[in-house]
Amino acid sequence: MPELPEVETFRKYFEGTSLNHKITNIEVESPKLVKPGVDTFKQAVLGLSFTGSDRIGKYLFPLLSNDKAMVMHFGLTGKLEYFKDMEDLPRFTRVLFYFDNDFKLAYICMRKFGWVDLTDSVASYKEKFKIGDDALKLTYDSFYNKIRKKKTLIKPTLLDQKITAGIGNWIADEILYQSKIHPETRVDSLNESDFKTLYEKIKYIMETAVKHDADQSALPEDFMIHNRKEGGKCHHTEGEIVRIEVGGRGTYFSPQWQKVR
DNA sequence: TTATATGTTCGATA
DNA sequence: TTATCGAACATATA
Repeated sequence: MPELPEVETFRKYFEGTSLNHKITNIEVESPKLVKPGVDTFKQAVLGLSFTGSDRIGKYLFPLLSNDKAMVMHFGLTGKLEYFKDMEDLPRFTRVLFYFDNDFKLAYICMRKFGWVDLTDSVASYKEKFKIGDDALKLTYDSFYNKIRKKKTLIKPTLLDQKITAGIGNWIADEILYQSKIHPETRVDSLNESDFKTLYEKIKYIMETAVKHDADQSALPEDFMIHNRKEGGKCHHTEGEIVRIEVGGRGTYFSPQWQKVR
């Protein structure tokens, strides 16, 4: 589920539910997902409360009342749920935060590719893990300077969180479709006009998806997402959508619309 | 049973 | 040293 637009909806949900309640207990179902180790994590967080949030790309930073921050990544299948009665405990809850108002916040992750961590500050975390600029805040100069010397294929490059943070698999396909660029095009064969188009489509698609709270069905009808399956209809040509594998990820595109060059 | 899934990380290689 | 690539991770669903 979670690319930038989904994580932004998680962030708003988190802010609307989980702030300013003292954290009284933490239960961990999957210790491997708690990066600092369960004991360290509990010791650092118990008794504090969440005071706000930040987000870079797919990374959510719940801010803590000691001015440090938690880090949450949702992998492929993560989400949050705030609830009261334990009979409503969501399936696949991996970490459970108990608040002093009797409500709980569940960190849910079916496929266990997500994790939680701690950091002294959002800025130092971004620096340490070389996370790129958030796609919504990206400037053209920053994008161009990071991508210009790459020799990789464009699709894996768009997915590289060190270049732009927040683009995931379907959005990368959408960006390339709307930019009319074949996913296997080498970055060093793109020209400046292509980079400009890519940058504009990144912004446009992210802003549009966030505006609709990541609800894909609400996206404009010329978005490929609605036909993103083998044999799906291309909005611009008579051709069909085809599935190939690029950089190990399933990749959907329209060969008639996105020609190889 | 096999293929697929909206993601990152690590180790080998060039 | 640095960039790139593919495998690995865990689990459900079609």
